[in-house]
Amino acid sequence: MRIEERLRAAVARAVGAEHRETDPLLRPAAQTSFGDFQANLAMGLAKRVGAKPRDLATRIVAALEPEGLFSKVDVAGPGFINLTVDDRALAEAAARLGSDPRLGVEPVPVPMRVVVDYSAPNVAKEMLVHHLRSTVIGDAIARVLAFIGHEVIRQNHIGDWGTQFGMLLEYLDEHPELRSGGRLEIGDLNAFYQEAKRRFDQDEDFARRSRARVVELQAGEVHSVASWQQLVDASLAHFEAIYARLDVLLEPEDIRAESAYNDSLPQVIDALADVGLLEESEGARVVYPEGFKGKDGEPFPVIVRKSDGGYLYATTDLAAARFRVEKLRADRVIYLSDARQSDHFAMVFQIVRQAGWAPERIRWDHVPFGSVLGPDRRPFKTREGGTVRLAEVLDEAQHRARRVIEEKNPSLPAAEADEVARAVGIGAIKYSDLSSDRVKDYVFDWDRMLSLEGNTAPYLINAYVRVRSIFRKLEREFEAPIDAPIQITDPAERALLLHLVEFSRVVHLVADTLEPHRLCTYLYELAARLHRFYERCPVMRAPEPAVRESRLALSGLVGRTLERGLDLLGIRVVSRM
RNA sequence: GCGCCCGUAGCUCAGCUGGAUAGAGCGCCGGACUUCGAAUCCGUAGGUCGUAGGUUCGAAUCCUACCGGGCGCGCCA
Repeated sequence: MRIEERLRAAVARAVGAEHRETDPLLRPAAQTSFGDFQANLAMGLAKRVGAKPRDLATRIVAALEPEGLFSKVDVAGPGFINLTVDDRALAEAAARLGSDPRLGVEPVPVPMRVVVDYSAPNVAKEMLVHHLRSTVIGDAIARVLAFIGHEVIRQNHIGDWGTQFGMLLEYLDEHPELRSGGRLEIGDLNAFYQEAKRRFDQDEDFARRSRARVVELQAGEVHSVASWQQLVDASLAHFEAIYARLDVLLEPEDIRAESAYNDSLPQVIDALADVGLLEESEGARVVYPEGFKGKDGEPFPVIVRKSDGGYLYATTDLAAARFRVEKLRADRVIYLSDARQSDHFAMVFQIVRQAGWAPERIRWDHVPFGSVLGPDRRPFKTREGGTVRLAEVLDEAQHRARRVIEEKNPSLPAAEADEVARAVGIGAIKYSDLSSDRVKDYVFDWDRMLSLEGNTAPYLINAYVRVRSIFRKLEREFEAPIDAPIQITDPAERALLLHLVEFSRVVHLVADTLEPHRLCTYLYELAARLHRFYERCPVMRAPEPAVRESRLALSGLVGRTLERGLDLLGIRVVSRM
């Protein structure tokens, strides 16, 4: 559908070519009685060109060429332009989508090189349920940006360095029995971290040795580095296993851990000194980013080097920022992390700007998200009050999905049921994380996320399965596009088509806002319209072959859109369930 | 104390960057199956959009102040 182009052309003719780039603010109509779409630009533009909104809307409509696209155009209220699309144009637009592997989603005119920093679990800690958010949301954003043509560079900024390793290495030395054959088991490491932490908190001498140990490690002392490497290796194997289960795109080569920046940390300090930003405070090297105030209204210091000479995560983030600009040649850098780190990233970005380390055109985005809460609206914990292991959550998701599937379709062979349980269970977890506004805390609820009703992965996958089922019954190839003209015989078909042609706009909207839940809402509405369509428009029992082919083509298009949409969210489909 | 985020139906959430009469799902109540998978659909009821001002043709959306909740504030990450 070239509706926007028509509107822009009309605006240019009505008020001058310089307004061609004005966003027509084209949206689906607020009510079906108004038409199919509405353009809301006249009210805003009127002010800028000194016209009355309704007059301007009328002029734009007069300049609009409706041929072959609109069956009805009118002005309503203060200056809404209501558009009704011609049935034939709509059908032809859908047919074009059907033969387009990109489903109408056009690549961006100017591709950018975008670094997406996400997941970032910590070495020597098992992945926990809250790591899910960064991983799942980041992966979806990376997929969407890549799909619309950007060059995406994924970066997994794993926490493999820092003060806590002194304590871990000390504890490891105290307990050589934790190593079997020179290897460590990650299952042990979870408790191992807790124990080490307890020692550190309770034993001052242990704490002192731990701090000294960090310095040793950072100085490259051989024994410490070897122990550290064991911790890292054991952890990486665990992360890889989780990523594989989650169908996350992250690969080992996307890992650029904190330690990768070790050698450049002194350069960060030097570079800060070079631009005159480095200052001293109580023995530490600090930077005072503009616009940040501390408790007494004083400038707020970001410590980049401790009084003992050690570096902190702000230093590492600054080094990573420089690396992404200089070596990765990023046009845009996106950080997926907890909303609680908003201040930290705001300060890091500000320092990068003040230091002049990045051209102004580079965009820096912190994409924050809220916490995972239990049903009691408190941070999600086990019944015993402990942290929730991600691996256990995934196990339970699959078990629960398996039970639902067995109940609904006992005839499914066991092996296939397992595969379906995996797709549905993992999909449900990911979808529940993606489907609401990411900045809000979200309530983790098994029954809701695995429900076959409502805005859930099972509901969407089921809609897809229904499409596949019809293709199977008719012994038609789902992958091969049905090359039949689309006929509109019912309002439900029309409603479905109008939604299908919106796919491209929604995908781009997600890329602009970095809010995957908008795609979820779209897909949910698509599935709902599909079900309404099936209710009223039988495919196999269609009145005549041409109508049947039309409906089959439409079904296939919806199926492919669901599949693609879910893929952009990192969620698998199955053909039967 | 300062700063950031969030308050929308009983519950869980949308509301497309300021548009028309605020929408879903669950739950409640009532309908539709010799099914293309009812794993679905249709309908009823349910709202001072936290409160009060302001901005304007128009505010759930922007601004200000308050109220509630969450989080963050110098050598952890």
